[in-house]
Amino acid sequence: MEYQAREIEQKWRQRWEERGTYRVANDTSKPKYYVLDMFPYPSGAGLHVGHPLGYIASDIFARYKRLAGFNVLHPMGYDSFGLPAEQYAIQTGIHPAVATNENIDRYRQQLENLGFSFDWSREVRTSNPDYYRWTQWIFQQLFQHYYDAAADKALPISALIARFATEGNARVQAACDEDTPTITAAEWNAMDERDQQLFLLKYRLTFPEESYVNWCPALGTVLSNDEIKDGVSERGGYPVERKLMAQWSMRITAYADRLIDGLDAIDWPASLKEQQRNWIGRSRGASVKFALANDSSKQIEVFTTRVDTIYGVTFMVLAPEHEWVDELTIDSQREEINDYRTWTASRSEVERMAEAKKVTGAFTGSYCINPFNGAQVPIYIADYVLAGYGTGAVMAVPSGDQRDWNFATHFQLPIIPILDAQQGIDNGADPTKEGRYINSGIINGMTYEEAVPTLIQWLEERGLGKGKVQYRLRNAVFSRQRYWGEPVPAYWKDDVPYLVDESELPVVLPDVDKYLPTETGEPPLGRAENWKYQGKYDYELSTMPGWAGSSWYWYRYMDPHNDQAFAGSDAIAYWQDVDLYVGGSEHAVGHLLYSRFWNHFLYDLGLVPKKEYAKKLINQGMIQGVIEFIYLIKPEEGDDARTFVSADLVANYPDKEFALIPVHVDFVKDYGREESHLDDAGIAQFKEWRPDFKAAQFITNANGQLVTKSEVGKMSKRYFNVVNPDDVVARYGADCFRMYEMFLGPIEQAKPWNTNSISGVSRFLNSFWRLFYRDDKWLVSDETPTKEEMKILHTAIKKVSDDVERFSFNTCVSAFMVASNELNRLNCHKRAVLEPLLVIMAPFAVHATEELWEKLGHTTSIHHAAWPQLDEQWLVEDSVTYPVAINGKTRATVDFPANATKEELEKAAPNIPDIQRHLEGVTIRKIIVVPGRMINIVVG
RNA sequence: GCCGAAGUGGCGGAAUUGGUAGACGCGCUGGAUUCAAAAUCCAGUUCUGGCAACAGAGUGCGGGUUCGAUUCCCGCCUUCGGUACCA
Repeated sequence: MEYQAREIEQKWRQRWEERGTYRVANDTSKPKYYVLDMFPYPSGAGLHVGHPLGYIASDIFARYKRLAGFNVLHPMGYDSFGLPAEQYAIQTGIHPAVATNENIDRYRQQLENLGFSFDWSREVRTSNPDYYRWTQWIFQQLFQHYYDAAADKALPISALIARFATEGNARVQAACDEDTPTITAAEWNAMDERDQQLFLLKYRLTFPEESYVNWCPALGTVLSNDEIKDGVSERGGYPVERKLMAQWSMRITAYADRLIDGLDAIDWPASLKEQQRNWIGRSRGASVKFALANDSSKQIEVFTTRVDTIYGVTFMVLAPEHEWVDELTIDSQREEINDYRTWTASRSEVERMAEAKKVTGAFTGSYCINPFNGAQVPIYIADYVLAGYGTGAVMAVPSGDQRDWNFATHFQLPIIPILDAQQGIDNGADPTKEGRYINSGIINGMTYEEAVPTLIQWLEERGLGKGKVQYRLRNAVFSRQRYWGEPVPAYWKDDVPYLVDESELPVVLPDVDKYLPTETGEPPLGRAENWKYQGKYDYELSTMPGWAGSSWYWYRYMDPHNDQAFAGSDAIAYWQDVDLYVGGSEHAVGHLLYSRFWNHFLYDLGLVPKKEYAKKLINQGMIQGVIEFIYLIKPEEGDDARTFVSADLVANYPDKEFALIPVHVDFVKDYGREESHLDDAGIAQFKEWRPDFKAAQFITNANGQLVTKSEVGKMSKRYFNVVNPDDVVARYGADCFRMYEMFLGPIEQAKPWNTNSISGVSRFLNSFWRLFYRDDKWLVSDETPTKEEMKILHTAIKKVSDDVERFSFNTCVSAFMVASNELNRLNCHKRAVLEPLLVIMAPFAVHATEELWEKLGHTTSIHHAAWPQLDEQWLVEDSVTYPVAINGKTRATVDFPANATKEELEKAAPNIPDIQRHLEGVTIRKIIVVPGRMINIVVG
């Protein structure tokens, strides 16, 4: 009997479901292990072959851990709120929940097709009210807490109120708005309810505020910074503008230090940690106040990371948007300054970035005073200084900063060297910290390490500055003017927000007649006529962003049906945290940062046991597609003729311009390779597919081929290169698909999809099957295996155990192939060898191994078996083949008894005939023996 | 520019602690089976020279450490990913 993938796989998937094979209990004597996949957004396009890569890897690991004796939680769910379903709803009028559920059904079917061991009884959907009830609940906890910097944790807002009432806020060290005034207890107590509430908003961890946001008119909503790529929306590529709006905001900046420091404790990819560090952008430095020359009561504050270079300051630069520019500009400079500001305001983000190298700016005509040496410092404006970072003003040190140097050179400003180790100041800035200071007043002769504290102390004593830590991270805007998201569980009274009572959660998303803003510009929820407490509450109308539901979902899997808490404390105490998290690196500064923030917060509340929720994280690489283009001669105006030219002939048409037309990869012979082309049949298919090119001419090469241009890129509908896993499974079976995706290479690596060598994996599975069956005959015997056969088995056990632990799944597949080939060569069909081999292969070939396991007479699933013990004795050789080298160059290989001592080997090696002839006339210096490895004879 | 990762046959890739470079698979070549094909099986396959035994070269480039380097160190080059006038 040949291996019948389709029937066997279907049979087992059905049985697993009937028998609840992959159900996981919350309490067991076994140690726990939690393997989590980033849950998908169920898009309308379904899965392509790239999506399951991470799921396959995590499934293999989860199954391995299960076999190794762990109680493994390996769940799956859906991040089911999101923009595409809403856009679709706007176009079609179909409720997003309906479209989303259809997409989920399709995803579920596609996932089932691949034989994953998910415990579907624990499935979660973020758009389910039973789920988002708890997203809303966490939001409310954030509202009711503030971040206490002294305690270094979130504390209840009630504690803050108590302090305000007794001592005011002067001694309160807490994360709060920058403009928070200092108040006394008397002032606090004198405030009315409304003013007190407004004041508390400056401290709450989530709060509404008027702020500049990224408004996307085409999408009708605000976007967070990580939802914008290259100045346009990540989804749809629409333009984005800055707009002042009242928005809910999350005080993630309160956790900036903990989010950076927490990275040290977790095993995540270095590049991903680095991205988060850069995104948070912690800079240690100092703020310094420069008094205005003509009004010493006014001071411009700057932030610098190099306060040690302060004696090299020769000018000051403000952002063009800086609020003091008007005031500082003297009459004779006003026209120039205004022209410059008009010009910078008119430039788009894209233009500004493209011309970043160009030096531009204007002089205000005013001066300020360097507090250290009293020098007059001219004040300029320039757009290389950003209004949104620091104070929007910088002290410029041309000898130490290249941008300042460029500016100084352009405007002929002085450049003062400040370190004796600085070199070539005439040709560019030298930002070194080496050497000792010169031209530097109180720090002359000091080193960097001595100078910085000296300067900061000097500043602090005079109230002219202080040591300061500056972050790039901004508070996260949390409102979206959309329909398909979690309603914010708050209402408004006298322009003050209050929480909907906890007992009334969830605030269920109401039905609306249209998914568009109202005529008055309110979000779609403004259309709702059936709010539960309409009339009683003036509901908040915005919804939460996509990242809200995904910021805590791993806890819900632990206890998915709990209606008393987001997860029961027993369940959380048992499962603790995620041991292995698998997903794409594109979430580095979005989901993976926000979820860490929420987790730190939940930790502060004592609700979860670990500061960091995911011990280890692996980024699976993207599987890319091959994009195939053909060359079309760009037609002249009014010319209806269309001509395609084979790619290798394009050079013959130097006077023509070409357009690249993507073609369906199915039409292309040898697609993805150098010789990819359309043959006659392919051209015919293309014509049928694109009737608008039915009458086109095709200029083929001498072989009658229309050569195509291949590129590696995204797998996407618009390039007609999407490969559906269902098609691959239908042809080769799920086991083959799973193993092939692993066999392609390391999971972290991006690689283009090709089916070039899937036949090899398929062949292997068939030959493996033939160890058990041949020509309908069951071959397995109870004979005692030979030593050689046991060695093959235990070599595989060792290799696969080691490799699975280090997530090297491609080499595991190779190890199976080696074992299978060798056993076939030896005609070994012995149960004692095949049974353990079956178990170590079970995480990979999940269906075939289960079938054979049953055929071997087992009544329980192979996926509940025990990982075989490695017995090293079988790996010990009678003899070892040593490479014998002379000066590192191998001259012979010789077998020695495995128990030969180092001395024996040293003595024997020079007397080997093949070695002897190389030793004539030279003297042996020494002989190096690494037992079990090699022998090297060093000659002089 | 800065940060991170990586450069190995015709291709995907292996080599875990410095110890026979190229496992495994694809492709290719030859053979068996077949009327023929598919499928399957066997042998070969880094490059150069040689019928061969064998010799030499070889892990992006140039140096270094070492008996021995894909692996460690120094300096370059290239590719990919991220990020950017962040003071």
